[in-house]
Amino acid sequence: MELYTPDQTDRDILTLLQKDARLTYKELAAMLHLSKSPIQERVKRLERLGFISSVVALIDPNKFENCMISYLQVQLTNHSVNAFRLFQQEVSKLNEVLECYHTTGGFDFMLKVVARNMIAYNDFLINKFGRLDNIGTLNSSLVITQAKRETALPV
Amino acid sequence: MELYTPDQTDRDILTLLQKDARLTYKELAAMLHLSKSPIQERVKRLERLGFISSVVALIDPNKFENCMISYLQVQLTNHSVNAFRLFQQEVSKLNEVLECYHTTGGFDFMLKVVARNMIAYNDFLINKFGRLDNIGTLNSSLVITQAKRETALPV
DNA sequence: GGTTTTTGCAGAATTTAATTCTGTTGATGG
DNA sequence: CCATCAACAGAATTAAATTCTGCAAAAACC
Repeated sequence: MELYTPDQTDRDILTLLQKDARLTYKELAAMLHLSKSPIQERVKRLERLGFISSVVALIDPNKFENCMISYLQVQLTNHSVNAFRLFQQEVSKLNEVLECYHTTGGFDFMLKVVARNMIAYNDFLINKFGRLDNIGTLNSSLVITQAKRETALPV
Repeated sequence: MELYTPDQTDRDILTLLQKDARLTYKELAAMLHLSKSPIQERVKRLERLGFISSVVALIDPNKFENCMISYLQVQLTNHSVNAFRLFQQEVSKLNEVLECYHTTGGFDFMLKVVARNMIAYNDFLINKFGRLDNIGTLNSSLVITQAKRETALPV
């Protein structure tokens, strides 16, 4: 179904739009030495084919008090295929979980979790996450500061 | 300097724009039962004051082969203030590093790293990251699959 | 090899959204 | 009680997105 391979121009567009999605076609065209038409066609194609999954506003968490981030590493007790799938399903329903990765290493999953404060985080761990089946070892790494925030993938 | 506290309408706007930054003022206005003017004024203010830090296109990494993600936990050997600052400075210059968090827990930092493949990742670890001063213990968690990807903070 | 089709590009015309401007209301403060 | 400011609404203007037409080069076909 998916047989389109972005060329260099497409990848240049993606690189620019990852930094600033409010660049106009005119601006993109000027930067890439093309006219508006091919730029728009390429952007629309990249959207239609799912290379661009969405356009979002990034919020600065530091502007809001009551916002803490934690990376939570999780080891399951049962490692069957079904157990893995069920865990991912259930954890995806939790609003506090921003990201969920199945990883190699000492733990099975790495979760990015957001909470208002430590009390809310504790409540999440005990009363929401803790109620899931199949949870073994946990390891929380609370974010103190963030030195870099880069959404752009090198495409 | 920063004495503005977003009200509920502002936070509603942020919630919506975090999901889809291409909503027009007209659409936002309809959703929030206002006219275009106050919506635009609020959005512009949220941008000006830094609550909205940027608007970006999100790319689906799965559409590209040759893209692996790793979470790299780092323990420093020297924990002085200057050593911390220097590490964050230097690591922020590395293109492979998407995010860098100073965290609590067994390690000092958690880095999100992107590479084309295992060879490139190894090259990054040995020849780029490994050349930094003050590196103690390392622990790589390679991302196998991603179950959830949520950019929106609950504001 | 010549013809047709497709693809990428350019530019103009149209539609739509963003921006700017003007005015109103209601709350705040001297 | 009047002046000031903030939030809102709506109209006018400007700018961008979209759509349409056409051209030229590459690819596919006979």
